[in-house]
Amino acid sequence: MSNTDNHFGYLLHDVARLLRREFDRRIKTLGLTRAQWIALAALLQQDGLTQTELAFMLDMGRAPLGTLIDRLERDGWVERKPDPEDRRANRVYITKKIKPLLSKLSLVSQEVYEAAITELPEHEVERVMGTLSRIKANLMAIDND
Amino acid sequence: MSNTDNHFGYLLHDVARLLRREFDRRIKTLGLTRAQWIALAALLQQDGLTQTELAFMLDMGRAPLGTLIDRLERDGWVERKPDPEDRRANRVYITKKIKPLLSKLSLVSQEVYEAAITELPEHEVERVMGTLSRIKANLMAIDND
DNA sequence: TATTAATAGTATCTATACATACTAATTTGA
DNA sequence: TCAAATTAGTATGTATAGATACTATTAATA
Repeated sequence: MSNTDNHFGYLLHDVARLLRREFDRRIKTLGLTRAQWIALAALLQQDGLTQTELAFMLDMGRAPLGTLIDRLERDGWVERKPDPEDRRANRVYITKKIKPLLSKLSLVSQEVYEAAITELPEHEVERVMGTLSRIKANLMAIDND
Repeated sequence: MSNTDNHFGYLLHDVARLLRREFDRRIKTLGLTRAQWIALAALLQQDGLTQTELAFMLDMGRAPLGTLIDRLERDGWVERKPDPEDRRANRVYITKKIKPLLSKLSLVSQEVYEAAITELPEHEVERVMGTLSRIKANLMAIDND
């Protein structure tokens, strides 16, 4: 790419990918994936969401979320229950299976995070997060056009 | 996620995903995808790489690169030619098909980049890139253990 | 109220990405 | 030199993400 400006996108993409890959590798033995964990984490905060609500929270399509939930349900991490008030809707409930893994997952993300920011001062990371938040807001604004 | 530290990973992941999605949407009509474009961009800089060399440059596995090249070849963006000195190897050559799209692709990434950094001072973006570069180096170091 | 809109979820197709195993070819090294 | 290790690429299976179309159900409205 001869265009200097794109270095930003490339770099961001690379770092996100490396973080993702490292996290995936470390939790692989736990029997769930990062995407599954992200969905479960949302349910830990608010259980019993409909699939559409969850898809919205995770900013993804209903179709890919559906298959994600298929696998989560198949492996016993969540359970679908029909919404009593709307026969079109499922509500998704987390099971107890995740309980014993919470501390491990927390540890892994802590470790990956710390490995990533090795030798970087805390305030620098915070500054980056501030900037990234603004960029995220910009991009989400486009999204709604 | 109750763990504060992970906000960094989430945020980074979100921004990368939003950038990716926006870029994908804008180039969709051009008939190629972002991943394909990234591979082509590498070949524009150095044509005639073997698949393994290209996979290394793109930091991806040989298998997924193989299928990426399958599609690129199917759609006429590249051509595989056997390496005359190593009968195991293919060398991948870019065709002329991409030529008329180069300016358009360049424009799109410029636009997405500018939309992303709207209202952010240039030096702030540069600072973020500096920090991200160091994080990338940290993560790549882990990778080689 | 009857028809039309919109919504929830799924099915289907395409494109990635990763891991593992396999074939063919090349290099090493005993 | 010949067997063992390595390398190039592919095959296969799994997981994910997006787009689009379809069914069932609910909501809106003429």
